[in-house]
Amino acid sequence: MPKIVDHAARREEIAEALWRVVRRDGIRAASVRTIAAEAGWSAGAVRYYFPDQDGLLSFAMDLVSRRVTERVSAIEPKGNATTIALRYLEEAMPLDAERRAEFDVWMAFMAQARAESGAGGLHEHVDTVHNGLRELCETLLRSLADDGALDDGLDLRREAERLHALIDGLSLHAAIQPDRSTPARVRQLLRQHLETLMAP
Amino acid sequence: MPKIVDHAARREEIAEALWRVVRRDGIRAASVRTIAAEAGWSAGAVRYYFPDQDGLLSFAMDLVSRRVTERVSAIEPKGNATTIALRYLEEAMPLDAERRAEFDVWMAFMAQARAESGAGGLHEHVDTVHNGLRELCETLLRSLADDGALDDGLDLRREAERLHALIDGLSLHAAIQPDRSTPARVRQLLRQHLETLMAP
DNA sequence: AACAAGGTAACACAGTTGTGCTAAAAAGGA
DNA sequence: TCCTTTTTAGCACAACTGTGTTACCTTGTT
Repeated sequence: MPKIVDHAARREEIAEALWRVVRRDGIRAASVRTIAAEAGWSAGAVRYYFPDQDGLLSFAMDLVSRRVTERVSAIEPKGNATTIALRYLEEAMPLDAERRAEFDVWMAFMAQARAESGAGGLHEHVDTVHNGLRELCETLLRSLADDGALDDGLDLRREAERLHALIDGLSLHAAIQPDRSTPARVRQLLRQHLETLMAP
Repeated sequence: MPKIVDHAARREEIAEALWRVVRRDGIRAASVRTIAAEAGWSAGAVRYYFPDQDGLLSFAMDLVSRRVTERVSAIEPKGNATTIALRYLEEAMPLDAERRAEFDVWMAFMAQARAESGAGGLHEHVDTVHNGLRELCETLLRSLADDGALDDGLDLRREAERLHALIDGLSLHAAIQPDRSTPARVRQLLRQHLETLMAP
């Protein structure tokens, strides 16, 4: 009977407006009215889809990680293990404008989540994503090891943690100084790090 | 003639109140009045030392990096090059409560700085600190190389970037998951990374 | 054509925001 | 003692905040 609107799509549209506001003016500017204006609707309309602001915030944060997960999941594991590993890891890093935007927003949420310690779900969400990336690193290294591509005697768990830290660090650098840490440079550093772990 | 108050110390005191607010409730809660209450003064008093909020924000951000720099500068380069390098790098990472607090605040500022691109001085400040840490990595590696401790044929510039990314990544992990990325664990990973670069 | 439910916009309200302004307090030199 | 300068507190104002409520529009089924 009602006017048919894709509820989920609308929510994502609003969340993306939030992203733009956060990216342009910082999370401090992310008020209901600002976001509504950015999305091109009234504040009332936004509040229909998100009864309160916290819900909007956490939905928008969730959307960031969902987008990344979708992209990573869409990767087809073809080619040799090294190529596959590089493709996966690169996909998780902000190497183009779209992903850089997502990363900026993610950073803002992460900083906010540090504050809401104890209560908020934001903090748990950061944890989940963080663990997910570490597990991806572990999985990739393990499959490299299974292929015999890795040097023997490597402590896989340790190398996964090191790789994970490197990925996060490179991502930060790519976001902060995209002119210096260009996609090509970052890719090169990542590849060379993996070569470091290879069997001679 | 006037009441004598250490102007600089007062400003730092207020900035530290800002830190506590940012850490407890996020940067969104960092209003003049909130900070004044946290510091135990009236809003008017705070505004005497910081005419506007932006000035307070950037001073507080600057104070974070100044504190880190002070600590790093206070390190006495005694012992062998490896020990020295580890001491320096560890000092830049959030391995105790005080530094973890600083890092949380720094993260919030960094996220905010991403937004104020173009105009704000915050962004340049992030750049400066970022470059400073990279140069520290370069310097430390070079002195290791001069000692003959490093493997020959290493691209020092590349290794400095890799080390820098690792430091930043490990710092993030230490802040996000202090239970998993304990100081001991982080130190161990850092040491093992350096050993990777050592001459056989 | 009428209806009922989903969707939209607008207003109200109390609280908070940044900042400008003013008056009082504090404190050491004259 | 008074006086000058720094320091502090408080008020005022317009703008903005999150959220509650209400009335209206839109739409597909009956």
